Amino acid sequence: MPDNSDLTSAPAEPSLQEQIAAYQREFQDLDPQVEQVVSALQRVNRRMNVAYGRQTATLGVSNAEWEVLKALVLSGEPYRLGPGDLAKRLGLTPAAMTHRIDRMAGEGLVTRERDENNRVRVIVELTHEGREKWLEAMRMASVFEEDLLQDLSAEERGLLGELLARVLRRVEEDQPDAGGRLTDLD
Amino acid sequence: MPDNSDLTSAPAEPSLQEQIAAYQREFQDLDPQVEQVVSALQRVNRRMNVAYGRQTATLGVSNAEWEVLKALVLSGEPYRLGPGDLAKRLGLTPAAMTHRIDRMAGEGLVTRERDENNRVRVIVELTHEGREKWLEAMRMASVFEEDLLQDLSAEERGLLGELLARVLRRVEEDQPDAGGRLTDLD
DNA sequence: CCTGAAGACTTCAACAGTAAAGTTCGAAGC
DNA sequence: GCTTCGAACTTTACTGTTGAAGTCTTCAGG
Repeated sequence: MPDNSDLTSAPAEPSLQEQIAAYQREFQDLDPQVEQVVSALQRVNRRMNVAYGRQTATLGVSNAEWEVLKALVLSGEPYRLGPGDLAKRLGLTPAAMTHRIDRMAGEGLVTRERDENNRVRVIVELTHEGREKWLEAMRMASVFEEDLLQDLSAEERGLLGELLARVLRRVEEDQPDAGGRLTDLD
Repeated sequence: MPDNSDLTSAPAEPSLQEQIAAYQREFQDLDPQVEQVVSALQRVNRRMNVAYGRQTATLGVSNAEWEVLKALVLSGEPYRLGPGDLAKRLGLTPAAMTHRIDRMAGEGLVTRERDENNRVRVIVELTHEGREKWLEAMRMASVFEEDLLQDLSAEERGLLGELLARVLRRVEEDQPDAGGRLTDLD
């Protein structure tokens, strides 16, 4: 008669409040206000990434590919960047960019050609199809993002954006080098 | 005479304001307030992950391993969870957990044993060394987190935490299943 | 010119993650 | 009590990323 009454019982994800309480229990020197900001930030970001992944998947574009499209579009006309730049902006190694561009060029989302003025350089350029894919993804993302903030008034949204921008300014001037790999993390 | 005056000139990372302006330029149907919240959130989160990675690396613990330690500690005494639970909490597949636990058991951070009451189950338990590593990492992380919010008053911190918690509540009840892989993304 | 140094990308080997198939044990029915 | 089903973990094959080494081009001197 298997009993396992308490060792195998509570699997579910803890709520934010439970998580903060657990931190307090296990590590006393912790400001609960700070921890609430950090934990909530991480959890919201994680949910966003999951949602983006589901949406882009319906377009036949991976999340990784969407990132490349985004960087190219945001660079503005003529939607060209080098592999090195792209790698820096996405926070991954040049080697990884080489392979990503291979795939995306094969799918017709970008083109890759050598710069004729400087044959060491390579130019990655967004195709029309790539731009269309990005626009479709953005349409879906903007709906999701609007929904995300639905419980906040316009004033609260502005306040939240301003507070986050101030935090960002702090951390960006503390360690100005954007570089640094990141693998996962919630 | 190589010229390349404008094609190879501007590589640097755009600022938050520049990024939002680029979004407006490329995609008109976008609420700049919403986009500021989303973009700032993503960028802060990314910087945090890079910072955590650097800190844990100095302890000889990878970011991925730190995540496992965190889940075990927050589960409370006796610091035991199954691979399946861990996988769910960290948002990765059971197969990945098997390998992570292999490594971490080899390093003495956790132990792995079969549950004698139900031999299908496996119990992963934090070792004393694992708990010490987590505490060291937390000491460093709490200093960083405190610094992150240094420009905000206590009142502003509370407000930020509350607004984020409300956003989190919204997204968690919208899609209640925490599951969902995530690979990278900024 | 020719050589050396530096830059930009690519290639290679090792490693971490996913998806799907495989294994083992426990529980329910006949 | 034998069989079947399902749960929990592991194994296998493959994809994607890293870090280091390699290639090719440009630039600066001798």
